[in-house]
Amino acid sequence: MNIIDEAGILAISTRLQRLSDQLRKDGQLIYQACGIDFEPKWFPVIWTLTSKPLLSVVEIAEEIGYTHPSTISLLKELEKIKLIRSRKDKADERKRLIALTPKGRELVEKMRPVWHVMALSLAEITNTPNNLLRAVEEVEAKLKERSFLEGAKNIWNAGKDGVSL
Amino acid sequence: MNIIDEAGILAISTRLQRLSDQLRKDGQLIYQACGIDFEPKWFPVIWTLTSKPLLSVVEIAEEIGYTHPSTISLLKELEKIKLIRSRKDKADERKRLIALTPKGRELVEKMRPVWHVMALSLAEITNTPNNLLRAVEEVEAKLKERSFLEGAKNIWNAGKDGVSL
DNA sequence: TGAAGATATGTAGTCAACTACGTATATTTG
DNA sequence: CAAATATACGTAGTTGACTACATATCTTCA
Repeated sequence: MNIIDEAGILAISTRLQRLSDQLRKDGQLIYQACGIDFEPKWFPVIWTLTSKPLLSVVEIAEEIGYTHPSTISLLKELEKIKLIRSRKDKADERKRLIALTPKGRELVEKMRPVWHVMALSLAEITNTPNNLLRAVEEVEAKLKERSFLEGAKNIWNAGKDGVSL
Repeated sequence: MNIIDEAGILAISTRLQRLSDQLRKDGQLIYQACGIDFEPKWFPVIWTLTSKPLLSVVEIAEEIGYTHPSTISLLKELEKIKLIRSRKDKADERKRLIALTPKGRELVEKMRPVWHVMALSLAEITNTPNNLLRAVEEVEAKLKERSFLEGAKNIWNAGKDGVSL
């Protein structure tokens, strides 16, 4: 690995974030251009509720891979604009069950063609020798086995016997 | 593209961000474990100043690909802990020239072996059929040619003649 | 059966980037 | 050469995620 590659890989976190941001912002503009009042950050919640129509807060958080406080704040926004509704679970009063409203379901149908176009455009953009979506999936899978931290510790300890981290 | 793939690619921004965050946090832990008082977000600035020792604020921002306000706040932190210093450019009084302090240069030397281990670990993690760093580079290059927004507009207009976005 | 622990939700505050805007200095041009 | 424009830097406020902590309800088991 040369010095340039080293800088590249060490700054990978930064670059992932910038790329994410760039895509999210353009997503926002696309919704706007289509006259749709929707934000990219709402997509995971709405998409999840489309296939699983009645879920608790924590269940949604797990599905979309966010923490529950983040999820709560998304749900608040979505409830405010009446795309979702919620009610107490009578079987377990700790739970709040979330579902799309009719307005929410209508908007989903309106957005489907836009999502399709977005997906096509993203597929075209990420259709390169190394596929970004696959790469992310592969790295996520590897990190599940062993974190960056653990990997670094192993390498360190292999190199410097006796000086354990 | 099936419905699962569509969700995956539409949520790519979200996933990039989470992955970025995960790596950054582990990076932080690695510095800590090595007893080094350094944060991953400072890396691009410090790395840049290592190869280009005297730069203005905006020059650094351009090098690291951040906005200048973001860069200023990084520089403030770095100046506070005396890893960098700054002085007015006498030739152009609008500019503030930034350089590493001796303490900064010392820390860089101390960090080099840690960076090397991190780079090895990251290289191992991203060594999958689709290489993440390459994928990011390829997508960045494609976006430079044509943004996500432009691509989506083209696809939309190709499909719905006359209903231009 | 009641105390301890687990689970579900909520609130407050943090963080690391951003945009929008303002001021100071330099450069260009009519 | 003065006015307009461009450039450099700075501040204020926003955003979208997070962690830490608090409360309410449920479950388990001694």
